[in-house]
Amino acid sequence: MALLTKAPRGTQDILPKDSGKLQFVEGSLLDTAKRYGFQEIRTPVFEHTELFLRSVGETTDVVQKEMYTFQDKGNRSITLRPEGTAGAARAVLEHSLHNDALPVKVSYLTGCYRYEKPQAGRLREFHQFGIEIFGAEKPAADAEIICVANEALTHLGVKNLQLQLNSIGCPACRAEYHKALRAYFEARQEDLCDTCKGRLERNPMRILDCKSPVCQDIAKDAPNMLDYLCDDCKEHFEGVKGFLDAAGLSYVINPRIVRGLDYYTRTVFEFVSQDIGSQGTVCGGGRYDGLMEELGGPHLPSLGFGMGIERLMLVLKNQGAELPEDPPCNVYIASMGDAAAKEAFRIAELLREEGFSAQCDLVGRSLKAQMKYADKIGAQHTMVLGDNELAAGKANLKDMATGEQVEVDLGEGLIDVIYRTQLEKELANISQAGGEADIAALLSGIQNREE
RNA sequence: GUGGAUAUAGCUCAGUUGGUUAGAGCGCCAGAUUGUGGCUCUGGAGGCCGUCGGUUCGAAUCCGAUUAUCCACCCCA
Repeated sequence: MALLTKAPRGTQDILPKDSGKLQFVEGSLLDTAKRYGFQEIRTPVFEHTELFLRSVGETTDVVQKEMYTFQDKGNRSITLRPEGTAGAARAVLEHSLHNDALPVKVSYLTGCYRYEKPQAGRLREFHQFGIEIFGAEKPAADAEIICVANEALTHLGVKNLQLQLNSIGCPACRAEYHKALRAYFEARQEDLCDTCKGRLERNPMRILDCKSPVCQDIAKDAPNMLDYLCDDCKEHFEGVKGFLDAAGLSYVINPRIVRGLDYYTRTVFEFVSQDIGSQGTVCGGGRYDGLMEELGGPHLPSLGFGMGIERLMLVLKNQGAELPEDPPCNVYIASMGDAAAKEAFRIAELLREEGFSAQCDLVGRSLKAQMKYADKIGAQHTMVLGDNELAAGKANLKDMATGEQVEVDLGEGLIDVIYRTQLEKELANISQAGGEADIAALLSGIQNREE
């Protein structure tokens, strides 16, 4: 294994055997967002560094120690995006999308980059699915964001997720809270762990989140943010809960969730899994009412979430979720001899034009080896072409699962026979899975095809 | 950035107190009357034993460093 080099630390290759599942998941996520009225936005992988300094916050860990920042040849400071919200917000402002009908609802699916030490569910290049609503102040928007995340996850069959909800208030009431919190912890400063001693000055709310048993014990009786919310924030939070109740979503109020990105205000939430190790947050998000102004835009209360694709795939895998496999080869056409090889090539092309996946021999294998290969790639049907078939103009179409063969004409009618057998197979599969809606979809697809 | 574990074939792993050409299963390729896959049998390809250095007559094995992976802290998705 004297390879020149390997994939950089904290990155992953998606291999062909897995890409089908990933495509299915990604398609499902974007489709769910679409049903809620979100349209995809694509923004650059890299941005001017100041965008993230301003939005994510200069004192956050993400900015201070995790960004991929470099000078480009024009001496600009460039950063690979560590998260999705900032770029989307910048693009909305730059193109004045907020001058159209509000709210602006966008979705995205992109790679994000953070220089972290990799572990289970944490990579240096990872992918986020996210949605944002720009220009919506009411609690219904918070609830809708949470519902999109919930629906996206349940639609994929993810189980055992807990929705944790909190409000971290507006800058005004949070300042009050910080004061109270600092006073509480300062009285017990001696007993705190070393990292928390540092947090006391920078961000005392983080102490609430500390895993150290001593700090947890001290934090148990610390003041609660929810008791310090101003009247507006309190009313807003009650409103959000009211909408979630109306939608029948269950949630746990967790006053300890404190997001590590500075732009959050009021509602924050996480969907947490117990099934993927210590990095259990599959989806996290909240409201950021001050961000658009911070970026030089108008006052535009907004909110959104990010969902880690790799973590999501990990949950699905660990829960043994069944995702649709890659569509296998519909027909493999084996051949013997040069003339038959050309005929197989011709028929394969014909089938592909008709929308089937078809393959034929490319490496000059024996018939037996071609059959073996067809089996291995999961071909549903095979045809064997030799001198006899060419002479007769007919060949057998073999069903690889049952071994049954039907004679087909190599000229007229070939496509029809293959189409019919293929259709029967799909119908059988679907009725086994009990998907009646899918049968309806398939039947309507047939009608379109026939027209 | 801190800590723990690990590193032998494409994959999962053996490898004795240091001793000659480094093994298995699976996978891959080919064959078992020159026209048909799955089962079985036979053969074959494929390893600088993560990398570099040290100890030794001799290192996959012992020591050191380094890199990578996994797990946890931190942080986050």
